[in-house]
Amino acid sequence: MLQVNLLRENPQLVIDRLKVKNFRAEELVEKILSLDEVRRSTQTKMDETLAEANRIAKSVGQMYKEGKASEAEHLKEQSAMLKTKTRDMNEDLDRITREMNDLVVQLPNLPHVSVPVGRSAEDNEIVFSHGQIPDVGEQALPHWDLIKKYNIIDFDLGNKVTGAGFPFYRGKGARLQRALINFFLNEGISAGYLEYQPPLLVNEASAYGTGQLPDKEGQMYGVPVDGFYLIPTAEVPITNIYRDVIFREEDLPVKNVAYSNCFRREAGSWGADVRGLNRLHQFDKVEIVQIRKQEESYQALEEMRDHVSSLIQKLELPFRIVKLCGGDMSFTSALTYDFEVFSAAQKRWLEVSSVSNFESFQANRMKLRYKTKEGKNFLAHTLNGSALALPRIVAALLENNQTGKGITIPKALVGYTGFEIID
RNA sequence: GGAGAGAUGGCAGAGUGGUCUAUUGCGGCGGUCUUGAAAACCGUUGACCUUCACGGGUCCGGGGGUUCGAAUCCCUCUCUCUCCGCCA
Repeated sequence: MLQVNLLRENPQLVIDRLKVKNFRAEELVEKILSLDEVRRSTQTKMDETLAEANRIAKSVGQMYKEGKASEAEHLKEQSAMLKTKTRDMNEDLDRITREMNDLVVQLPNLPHVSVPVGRSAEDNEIVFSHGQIPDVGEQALPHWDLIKKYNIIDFDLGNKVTGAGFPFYRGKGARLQRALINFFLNEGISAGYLEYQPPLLVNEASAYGTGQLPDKEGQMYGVPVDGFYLIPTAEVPITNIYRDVIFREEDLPVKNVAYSNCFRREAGSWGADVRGLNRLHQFDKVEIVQIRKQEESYQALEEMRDHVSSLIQKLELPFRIVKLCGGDMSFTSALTYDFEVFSAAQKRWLEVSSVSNFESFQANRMKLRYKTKEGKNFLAHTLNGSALALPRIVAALLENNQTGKGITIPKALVGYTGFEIID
């Protein structure tokens, strides 16, 4: 969430920047500011009343000690009156704060100044591309046929045991999964990230912390009996490690890498987008997370972008990087790069990673801060990205590397798979 | 699942109704001494809201209550630990 201070100091900036995300903030900002004013004056009045009540209580104690109990009586009455008054004030304050908060969380994060204006994915800016689109010929099969041909991923079995979108990986398919996970984790570790293995279920507070709740509840699987949610990404448990944490300046940056299963209900998805491995309810992903000082976060974003690029290059897949336009960005992001690999048989670009700087938007909600040597606290900047999500990488590897003899494994991965071809 | 104990500042750990403005130690920071460091000694030490400022207020796991006054008493929830049981 945005800081109310910013709204107070520069409401016009907020309104102008949010136009880039096609968000009309005027009315909301105005309401918030007027509630904020009421909140502050109520707070001041309540503080004064409490201070008075505290003074009286102290002198009552003094009188008892001096044996002047009778004189204390009328003071007791007075204090009791003040007490009822503050109780009402406190209720008002709670209500106003809650109302204000409900409005503040409706404001998206401000996009970075470099974010292109636009409505949809068509307006995204291609900032980098690499690799040749392979000619796999007219006989090329899409991955959902290849997995059957080589019997490496079984959707029907998943349907039987669980349901749609929960496939079984089998034989070389399972080994390829395991190899990719290890490859991504090791590359992350080499780049200075600390590996974590997080819980796959989180409590409600954590789901709020990263913004899945309250509005994206329908996208998560839940375990209502225990009040848990299955994580849609490792970002949730990993980022929540740092909820309510104040770092010492010298303990930053934090760089974490984590593999996890991800569970997404994907309610409302349909069509060619969801065919085969393109969209699953359970999938595997390696996630990188950074926590940075404010002035370093954009440099960190570029670092992460380079890291993800190097992964895809080592897998020898043709890819491009797009900078998302205002209309295509997520609610919480200030700047996002999407990575898309080309799927030769489907003849389309598949999103395999999304790397974002959230600046202080998540940190403000989570109260994640760092203390400078001078003793001042600042909100940290948080960043995360997939490095990488497996299913679409697997789809692209299968489709792009199909040959008459089988599917070849890129060199960088052979050490991990233990085989060079799926046949 | 059964029984018991507990939750206090970065950490350890006192405090059972009124100078708590939370004792003390460790750690951190600053200083004295030293060529430098260690030791010793001295000082200092959290978060949040509000105020131009002085200041005021809130916070002892969360919520509620009793009282003029609550870290302290009562209710409730959550979590942790120990022992037993079960178990990869």
